[in-house]
Parts: sequence; structure tokens; C-alpha cells
Amino acid sequence: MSLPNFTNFLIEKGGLTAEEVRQVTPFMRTETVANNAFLLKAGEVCSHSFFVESGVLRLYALNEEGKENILQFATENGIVSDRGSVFFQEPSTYYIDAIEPTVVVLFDEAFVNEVAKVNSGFRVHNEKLLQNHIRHLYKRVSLLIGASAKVRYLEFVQRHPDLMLRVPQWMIASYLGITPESLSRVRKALAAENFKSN
Amino acid sequence: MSLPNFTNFLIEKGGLTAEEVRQVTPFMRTETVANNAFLLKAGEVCSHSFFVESGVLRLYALNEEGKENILQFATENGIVSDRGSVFFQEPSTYYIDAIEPTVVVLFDEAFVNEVAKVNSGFRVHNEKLLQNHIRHLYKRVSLLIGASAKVRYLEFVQRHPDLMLRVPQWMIASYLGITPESLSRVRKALAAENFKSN
DNA sequence: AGTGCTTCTTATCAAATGTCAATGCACATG
DNA sequence: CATGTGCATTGACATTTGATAAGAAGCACT
Repeated sequence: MSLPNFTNFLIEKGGLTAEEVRQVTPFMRTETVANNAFLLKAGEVCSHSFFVESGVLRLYALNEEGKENILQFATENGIVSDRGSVFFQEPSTYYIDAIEPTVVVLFDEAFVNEVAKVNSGFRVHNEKLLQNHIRHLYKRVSLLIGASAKVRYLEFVQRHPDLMLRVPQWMIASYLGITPESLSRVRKALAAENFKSN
Repeated sequence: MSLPNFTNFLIEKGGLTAEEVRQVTPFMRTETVANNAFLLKAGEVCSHSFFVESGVLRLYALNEEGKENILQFATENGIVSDRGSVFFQEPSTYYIDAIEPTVVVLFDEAFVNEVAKVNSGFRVHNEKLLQNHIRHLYKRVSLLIGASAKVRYLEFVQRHPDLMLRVPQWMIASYLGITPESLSRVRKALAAENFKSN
């Protein structure tokens, strides 16, 4: 199976050469995931990180009442993982499943170490990814504690226009921390505003 | 000035030897920060990360209406930074100030590189810190989108009992994403519950 | 002790969001 | 075509949280 996205990712974001990519391919694995199929369930140790070659994944937690809290989506070129679980080899409290038929590349710490071995600069690139992830999470927390549902929704639309078309609305509501009904009302209010001003 | 906490941190969490610590000390700096004094303001590039030797720091953002959204506290042995700004040398959107007279150790990417030079295992330790930070942020997001103010408060009390005594309540409210008045109500309700059940 | 400042609490009312129930719609499947 | 299923919307109502204002307690400073 050809993996143009992952290969490109290693070259562009990891600083590898095509030859180095060839050297590390034996250390990764590809998998096809059916719609609604799980890659991780709470209680399991998350053995790999998942790079999305095509499709969409989501990561979520269940609260005490059984409600899903969606923490992250990943489309093409995105990475999902319970990094804590992978890194520390502890049981995860999260679920990861596919919300489209999806092709993923699985890689673990051994793979990362292997890449770092063939390309000494990779750890810095890797750190960059982590730093970016942290920055993104800060922004998310900031919106969650300081912005209304409406503002959060507008932010989401702007940042993830692609997801709007591929993900059911109730999942976006979960990601935003509101109910599907509330999101529906927010959208209605925004539509009314736009109508007035145009 | 002696820095037992930072030294200990480098040894315990960074895997350095006492001798290696001595080698890298020339590359860091110590500063005393008065109560309410700023270490970073929005618009500036965050040139350093701050390790708290003693005291308390907070990191916050201002939203459009000028309301503070507190993203993080750091007490002894904690690190605060706009990592994104430090790493990518971009202007920050955050503020960092002291809420007690505080002694901080300032270190930048050059320091990290220096430490990595004297101890080749340090990058892995550093990655561990980042992974932990990400894990913590996931937990935080999860609570913000899925738990009530009451649950978030209880979580906070449990995780940061020390902060309860050192940080004014309205800052904790900000950290939890609610108003001081709401927090006061939550506390009142909890007190009433405890009274009934005892 | 007096003064001003900040924090915390309380009360009241308003706004935002959640809950529950019903409906309509699109789509897949028999 | 008929039917079932999941999703989005809407309305009525409840609950939570915010906004505003007022007051009490603690604390620093004079």
C-alpha cells in the first residue's frame, strides 16, 4: 500500500530524506479501519500513535454518566494518540475510533527511536510537534474557560472548515462542550444575524 | 544564590549528575520577582521559560472584554512559559505575573541545547515532561467540556490542595472557567451537602 | 483606631445552556 | 415502496451560570 501522506509528513515535518524514510518503513505498520471501529478503548494501553493517511478519527472520554466528551479529531495528516499511555505504557482512559473508513499508520516509541537513529535532527522536529500541540491545547482551554458557545463555534468553523462537512453536528457539539440542541440554537442565531446584516 | 529546587529538578527529572548541573549553570539566570510584577506581557516574545524556585506564578490571557482567563499556576518546582512563543520566537498572547514574591530560574532554548550537549539522555527526559504536560491538558479539556463547575472545583481541590491556600478564590474561579460568584455558590452548596451527610 | 482596599459572600434578576419530548428529514435497507 | 434509524431542529420548561449591586470581614497602611 502506498502512503504518500505519511511519507510526505516524515520528509516535510520530520526533516527526513526519501532514503531515510525507506530505512524506517520496516518499523511501522498500516491498518485499515472500518467506520465505527475502535483503535483504542479505555483500560487498554495505547500501544501506538495513529497517523491518518485517509479518513477521520476521533478521541473521546466517557464521563460518569456515560456521556462522550470528544477531545480531538484527526483527518488526513493528523495524528491521534493517548500520548501519555503510549509513552508511559499505562492504561488509557480514552477511546479512539473511526468515523469514516480510515487508513492509519501505526507507530510506537521504537519507531520514533529508530527515526531518531537514522536522522539525528528528528528529536528536535518531534519536540516542535509537541510544542505545537501544547500551544493548540492552550488555545482550546482558553476558549473553553473564557468564550461563549457562539465564539467557540465560530472559532471551530474557522479553524476546521473541512471537519464541518465530514463530522456530524452532535460530535462537534461534544467537542465544543455543549449539547447538540445548544449548537443548533447557536447556528440558528448566527443565521438570523447574517440575514439581518445582509 | 542557592537553588536547591532547580538543581534537584535537573538531577531528578532531567537525569543529570551534580557535575553536569555545575557545567550548565552558567547558561541560566535567576531573578527575583515582586508580587504582581510581570515576567511576560502579550505582544512580547517570551524569551525564557520560568522555573519557580519559590513563590507562585500565573499565566493568563485577556479576552476581548478584558477578562482574565487563567490558564496555569506554578508553585515551587513548577515551570511556566509560553512554550510556543519561546520555541518559535513569536509574540505571545499571554501574560505571566507573580502572585507572591517569587524567585525564578530563567532558561531558554540555548540552555536546553546546552543541557542536551552535556547529557545525551536529556532530550528524552524533556520529551517526557512535554508528554506529561499534554496529558494534563487533555484531562483539563475533558473536565471543561464534560463536567459541571462543582466537579471541576472538587478536582481542583484534590489536585492542588496547596494552591487553595495561596491563591485568591477569584483566580481559582477564573482557572475553572466560572465567575467568583459561581464558585462561592458551589462552595456553599458543597458545605451544605457535607453538613447534611454528617 | 481609622481609612481604604481587596476578597468573599449574598441576593436578585437576566441570560445562557441543559433536559425532555416531538417532529421532520435524509438515507439505508428490506 | 415501506419502514426503520440516526440526525437536526424546535418548543416548553428547568437548571446553571452570569451580571449587578450591596454588604461584611480581613488586612495593610497611616
